[in-house]
Amino acid sequence: MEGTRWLDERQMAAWQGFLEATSRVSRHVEQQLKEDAGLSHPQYEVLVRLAGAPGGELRMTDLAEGLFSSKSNLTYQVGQLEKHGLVRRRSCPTDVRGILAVLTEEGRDTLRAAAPGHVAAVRAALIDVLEPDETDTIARALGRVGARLRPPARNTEEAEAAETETAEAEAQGAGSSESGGMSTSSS
Amino acid sequence: MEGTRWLDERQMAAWQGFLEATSRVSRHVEQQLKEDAGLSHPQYEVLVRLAGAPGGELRMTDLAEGLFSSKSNLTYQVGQLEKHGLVRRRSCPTDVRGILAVLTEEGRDTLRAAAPGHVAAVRAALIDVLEPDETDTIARALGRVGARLRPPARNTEEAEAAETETAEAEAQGAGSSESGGMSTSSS
DNA sequence: GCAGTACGTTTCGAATTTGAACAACCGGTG
DNA sequence: CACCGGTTGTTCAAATTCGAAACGTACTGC
Repeated sequence: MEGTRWLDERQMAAWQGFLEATSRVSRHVEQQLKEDAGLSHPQYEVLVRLAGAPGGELRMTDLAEGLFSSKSNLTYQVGQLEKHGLVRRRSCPTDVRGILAVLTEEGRDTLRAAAPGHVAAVRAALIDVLEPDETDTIARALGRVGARLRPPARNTEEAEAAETETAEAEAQGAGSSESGGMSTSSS
Repeated sequence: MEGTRWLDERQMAAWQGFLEATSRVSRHVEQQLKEDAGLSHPQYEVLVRLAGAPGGELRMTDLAEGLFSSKSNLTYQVGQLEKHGLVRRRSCPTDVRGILAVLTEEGRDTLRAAAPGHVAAVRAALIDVLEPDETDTIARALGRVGARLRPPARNTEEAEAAETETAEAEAQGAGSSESGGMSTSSS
């Protein structure tokens, strides 16, 4: 079949730009985090999510959701964090199978110390390079792209209502306004 | 120092969207490629670059440039490709130190066979989800982001002229219009 | 020519990532 | 109570990744 719809020049540029930006930004951020705080990016994300959870603890499964890696990887990451004393494991009281990952004091401190440098790196690599309207477009467009590839997600009630417009991309960044969430709270 | 400039809501959404899109798109494309053609994405990129080069051969170093991975990784990837007979190594006639990676006939066939599915995956995951103006914005903005983080690049003469505006992002996508470059040439 | 430095590529060891297989456990059914 | 499908978290081996060190070779000045 000759019917393949190839990419035109603009689409090609978008794909290439996406690929390169992806690779370089990720590397930049990861490196800063490693050098400055001894954390990998996945590990940092785990800390952020724990810090944003009530009591600083979360079940492995809940932690895995929205954390873009496999289950076994999460086990590994939490294991590493535990080895460094930033996280502790506790069995879940209501479900013997469940394990709660708990943020330790040291973990909270580490996150607090790491956050400013991380935000600076994110700004330097991405945010401060974008014009305000570009920022909005990227948030909207890439939010849609990500949401569309999200695993089917067991229907938590009427999940049909909100389609692909916006709305969904927001449940993502919310909930972390304390230590490492990098939200607005400067002066 | 209290002076950390945190991210406001829109910037946060952009960063989160970027992260999620990055992760999911990359996984989607990689999986399609692996299942459909038995190639990893880096390997596919190597093939594309070789196919776009005169004679289907390129020096390792030239191959490494713009291929967003470390040198040692490139050695590994080419090694894998060679093991499968898609690429052959040949020592460079003008510089004994240099090694040329040469695309074999089988490699060319494999690429030709893999390209349509790959383009389809890229479309499904990213391109077809974007409005035309979003596509342009992303190409421009992310192109700038990527270019800015590009390693200093040894000054190839007057490399000062073109700053960070546009211009640079274009030398990236060009040069691959044959087999797997997915450029416009349908009917 | 000959030291000294820069370049091109690979090798090495360690860290990370993944998918598949596993063991224990929930909830509901008969 | 024993069974069954689905969940939860871990373990295992294999593949991939990286950075640093190792090598052999090219250029440079003397």
